Amino acid sequence: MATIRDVAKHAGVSVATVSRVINETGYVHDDTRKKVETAIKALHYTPNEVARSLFKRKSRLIGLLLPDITNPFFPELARGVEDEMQENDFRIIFGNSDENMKKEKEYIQTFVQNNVVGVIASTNHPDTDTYRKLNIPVVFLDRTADNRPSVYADGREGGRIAAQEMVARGSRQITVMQGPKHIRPAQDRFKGAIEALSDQGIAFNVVKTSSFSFTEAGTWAKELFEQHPFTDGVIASNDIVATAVLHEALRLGKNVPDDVQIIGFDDIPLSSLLTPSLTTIRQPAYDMGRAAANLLVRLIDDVNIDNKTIQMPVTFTERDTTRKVNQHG
Amino acid sequence: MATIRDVAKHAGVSVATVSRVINETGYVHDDTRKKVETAIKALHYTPNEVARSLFKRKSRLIGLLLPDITNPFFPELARGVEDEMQENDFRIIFGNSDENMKKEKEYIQTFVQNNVVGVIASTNHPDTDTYRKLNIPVVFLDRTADNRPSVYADGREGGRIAAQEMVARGSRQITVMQGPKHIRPAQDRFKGAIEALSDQGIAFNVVKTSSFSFTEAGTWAKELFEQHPFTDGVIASNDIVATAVLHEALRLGKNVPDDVQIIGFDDIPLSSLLTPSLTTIRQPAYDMGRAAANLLVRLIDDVNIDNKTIQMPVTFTERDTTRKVNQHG
DNA sequence: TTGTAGGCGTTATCAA
DNA sequence: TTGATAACGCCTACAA
Repeated sequence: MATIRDVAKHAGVSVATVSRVINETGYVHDDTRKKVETAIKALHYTPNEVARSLFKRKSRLIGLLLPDITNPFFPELARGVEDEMQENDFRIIFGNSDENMKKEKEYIQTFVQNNVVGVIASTNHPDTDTYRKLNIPVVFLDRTADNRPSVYADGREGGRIAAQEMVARGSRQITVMQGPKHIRPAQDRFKGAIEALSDQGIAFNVVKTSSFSFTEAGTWAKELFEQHPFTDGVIASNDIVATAVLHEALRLGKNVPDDVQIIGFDDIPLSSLLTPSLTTIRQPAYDMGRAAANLLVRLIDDVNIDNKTIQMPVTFTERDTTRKVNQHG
Repeated sequence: MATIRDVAKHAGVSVATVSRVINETGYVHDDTRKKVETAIKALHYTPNEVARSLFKRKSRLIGLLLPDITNPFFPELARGVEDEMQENDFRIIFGNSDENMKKEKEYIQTFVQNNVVGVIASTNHPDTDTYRKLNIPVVFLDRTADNRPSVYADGREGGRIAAQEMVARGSRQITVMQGPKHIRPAQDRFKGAIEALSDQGIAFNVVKTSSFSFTEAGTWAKELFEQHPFTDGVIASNDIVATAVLHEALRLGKNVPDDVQIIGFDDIPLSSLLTPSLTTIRQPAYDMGRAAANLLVRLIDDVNIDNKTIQMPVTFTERDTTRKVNQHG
C-alpha cells in the first residue's frame, strides 16, 4: 500500500501538501494540486484510516449491537442502519449480544478500543455503566431509556391495540403469550394487552415463553393448545411465535380465523406470505434502523438535537388470521 | 481513556515493561508484573486497538460482505461467521453489497483502509482485481472460484436432486424458476435441475426471475400460474420464491402437494413453519458461515491449509409440499 | 530484567 | 502557498 510519503515523493512535494489536497484544508496552488492528484492516481493511493483514526482519536466506524441477527425482525433494522450509515460514509462493526450482558460489555469494549464514534444498541440494560460511562453518543434501538437517545415503537400501545382488535372481532377466550421476561419490548406488549383486556373485563390465560427461537416457539404453541384447548384467540409476543401458533392450530385441524384468531407483532417479511397470512401489529423495522442511524449521525456531528427519543408508529395490519369486524356487526 | 503511558507512570515502570506484560512477551519480574497489573485495573486500561493496528499493520478486524442481510438465507450465514470470529477474538465490519460491483469495491476498499486482516465475501465476481489484488486472505462464501478459498454448497447437484425427487413423486408438467442471471448459485441450481430433467426426458417450462425480494416473488408466482396453468410441479430458485409460489397456489385453490408439488432451496428457518411445510434442498447456512470463518482464521494464522475449498453437503429435506414417494409405487 | 527511542501513517501547528 | 515536525498510542530493537 502506498503511503502519503510515497505520494509526496512522487509528486515532488511535502506530505503536508498532500494532506492538504486530500482533506481540502488550507491553500494549495492549482498546479501543485494537479501534480498531487496525478500521483495519487498513479499510486492508487487511499489514506490509511487507521493512522487517521489514531491521530484524530476518532474513526469513521460505528458499533451496532443487536440481540440476534437470526431473529427475522433484526435484519430489517440492521439494513436500515447500514443504508443510512453507508450514505454518511460510516462503516459498521457488528455484533450479536444474545441479550447477554457479558457479551454486550465485551463488544462495547472492543468498539471503544477501535475508536468507534458512536454506538447503536438494542439492549435491555441501557441504564448500566456500560452505556452511561461511554463518552461517545449511543442510540438505543427498539429499546428506550428515559430521555436518552432512542428509536422505538410503543409496545404497550401495540399490545393494547392487539387486544382491542381481537375482542372487537369476537374472541372471548383469549390466551396472551408473555414473551421473555428480560426483553423489554416483549413485556411492554404483554402489559398493554392484559391492560386492555382487563379494562374490557375479558378473561384471559397466559402462556409464558422464554425466547424467540423458531424451534422453541413450536413447543410453546403445542403447550398453549394443550393447556388451554378452548382458546379462541391468541395474542402472540411476536410474529415468530404467532407463526408457530398458526402452524400448530392448523395441525390440530382448527380453522383459522373461525375457530381461533391470531395476532402477531412486528410484521416480519414472512408474515404476509403465510397461509392464512398473519394479522399483526406492525413495527416499521427498516425505518427504525434508518432513523436510529440518522439520529446517531446527527449526534456525532454534534448538531443540536431536539428530539432525542423518536417513537415510531405501530399499526394494526389486518390480514387473514383475524375475522372481518363487520362479521360481528 | 488511559494510555499505556498512564499505566507506566502509575506503576512506576516504563511503557516497554507494560507492553511486555500485556502481550506476555519477554521477561518481566513477578513483582513488577503485579504492580503493572494493579495499575491496569486501577485505571481501567485497555489497549488502543487502533494504535496497535497502525504499528503492526494489521488489526483484529475482518470484513464481511454479504448481498443482503434482509434475505433470510444470510442471517444464518452471518451468525455462523460471527460466532466463530468472536471465539477467535476477531470483530466484523459488515456490509451489504446488493450484488453490486461498485458497492463491493467501495466496501473492500474501506476494509483495506481499516487494516482488516481478512475478508469473507459472497460475491458473483471473485475473479476480479478487487479480490485478486488483495494481499490479505479472502474466503468466498456461498460462492466458488477455482481453487481459491471458498465454502459453498453444490448448487448443481442440489438442482439435480430437486428435479429427480420431483419426478420420482410423479410431476410431469414441471416449471423451473430460473433465478437472477447474475447470481451464480441460482444459475447452478437451475442448470442442475434442467440437466436432470432433460436426462430423464421430462419436458419443462421456465419462468425467469430477477431478484429474491419477497415482494417481487409474489409477482412471479402469479405469472407462473397464468402462463403455465397446468404446472404440476415447481422447482423454485430458493425458499423465498417457493414460499410465494405456495402462497399463490393456495390462493388459486390448488391443493398442495396433490395438484402441484413445490421444492425450494436453502431451508430458511421459516420453511418448516409454513402450512404445508416446505420441501426443500437444504444448505447448512450456519455451518457454512462457521466453516468460512474458521478457514479464514487459519489462513490468517498462515497455517498450512490442505483444503482451501470446502464443499458442504446439500440435502433433500422432505416435507409437505411434495407427495410421498410410495404413493406412486 | 528493565528502559530509551524510533517508527507505524496521518494531521495540524508553526515558520518560512 | 509550502515544508518541517511534533504528536496520536503502541510495539520492538537495542542498550543498559
